[in-house]
Amino acid sequence: MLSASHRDAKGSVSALAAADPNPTQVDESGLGILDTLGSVVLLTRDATLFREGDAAEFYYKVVSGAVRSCKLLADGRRHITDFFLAGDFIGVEALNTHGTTAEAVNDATVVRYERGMIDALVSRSPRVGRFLLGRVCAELSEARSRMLLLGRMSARERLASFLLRIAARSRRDDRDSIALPMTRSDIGDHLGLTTETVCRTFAELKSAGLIEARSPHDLRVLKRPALAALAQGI
Amino acid sequence: MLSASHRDAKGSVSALAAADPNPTQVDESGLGILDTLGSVVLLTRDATLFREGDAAEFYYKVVSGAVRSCKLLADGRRHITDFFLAGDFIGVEALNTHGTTAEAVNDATVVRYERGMIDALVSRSPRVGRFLLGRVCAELSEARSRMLLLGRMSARERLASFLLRIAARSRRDDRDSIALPMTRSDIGDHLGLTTETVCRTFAELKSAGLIEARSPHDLRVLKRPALAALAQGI
DNA sequence: CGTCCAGTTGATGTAAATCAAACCCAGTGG
DNA sequence: CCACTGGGTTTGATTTACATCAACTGGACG
Repeated sequence: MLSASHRDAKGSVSALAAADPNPTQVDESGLGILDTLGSVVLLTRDATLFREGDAAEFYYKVVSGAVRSCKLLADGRRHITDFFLAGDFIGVEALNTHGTTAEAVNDATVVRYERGMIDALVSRSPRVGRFLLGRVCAELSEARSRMLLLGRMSARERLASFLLRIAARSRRDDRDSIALPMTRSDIGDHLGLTTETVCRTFAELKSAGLIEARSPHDLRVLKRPALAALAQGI
Repeated sequence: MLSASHRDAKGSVSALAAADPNPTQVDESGLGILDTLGSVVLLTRDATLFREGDAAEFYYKVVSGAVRSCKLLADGRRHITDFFLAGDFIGVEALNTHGTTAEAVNDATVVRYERGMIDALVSRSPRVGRFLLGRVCAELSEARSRMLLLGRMSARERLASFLLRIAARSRRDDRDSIALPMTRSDIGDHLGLTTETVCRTFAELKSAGLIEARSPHDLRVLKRPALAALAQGI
């Protein structure tokens, strides 16, 4: 079912867990135990992790690379509900089946955990349950902000929001440099725009001096306050 | 803080709970106890139940009437994240503060429950926790479908989706009759459209014979399959 | 009987979509 | 080493769905 290689490798999972960018959060939640329970999955670009409607058997956490989750319409129209970067959990919100399809944006590594084990943990520890509930609530809050964005914001505002969000999440030494692993079309499908509009809007932001681009996938924020104002629709 | 009257009235809450349209669901979840813990709040049209950023002190359940939850941009642009009808829970997803503002669409009655009590319940009973988690997950799934709608669907498709969703939720004897308590502007702010576009699109659906209207707030589905096809973007 | 507000319909404007054509690399292979 | 691909990106011309601006309707209510 998985269009990617995976192997059970407790040792290497622990190694990966040690490289987790924010281990404190995990420990706080009492999820440290997880590190001994996961198995590693290697994904190549565009590989499918799971499909909308699949039984939800696993939770996943991104170790490296990026994953997108999307929904499709019959005629191919696509919406990318979210991007997941290193450290993010995927599939926490699934009840019995997944409501979205998850695919690798680029070559990526994820760890997967048996849902059964997690659910057993939840039954015994309300603390773990609260952690999961917290995650889902945070995602819901995000989703609602994105609904406002999709329903009421201009292309410029959408792109500004997106850039700041990605910048905030992908921890880099330089706060103002932004790595964009996804394509223009992915960004468009996330923001409700076309590839062309995304390009043109990037061009506008550049010529307005708000950002600069070393390459299409490596940007820098030049005027953060102005960008933040745009992102809030001011 | 509440711009509405409320009173502690255990007796009348039980009465209201008895009138709950789907009592089985409540009992299943072990939340029957709630009926003895809530207090009734009477809301007049447009009254505010809570504001975005307010500390989340209560959960609410709609008994009669309708409530909308919305997010605002600095310049007044508004998005209505959802409508809540009789039987729906409000505020379950809040962590510490509310992420949206909740207002009455029309004169409405809601019951409110102290969050502290519910949270205590959750700590003792994983079952109640799972019920809440399930609610939030369902809302997240809804939110994602709406993101697809807002990002990728035409006005006609959005309205068709909306009508079918409302029809499915507001239980009426007649499956095909739809009560719309909210204004055209509310609908527009929910679907990312203007009042005028909502009107025009209703007119299109009418002249295509998919729906008919006794009054602006009382519609009937005439061709459900066609409407459903539209709603799925076919 | 006027006032008000939600709803509707019409005329016009515009942001973004669509259609189309380069362009720019990173591979690949002669 | 250079030509050749092919996928992603960018820029240009045109179209369009929806927004905006504006006027009119019709029921509710004092």
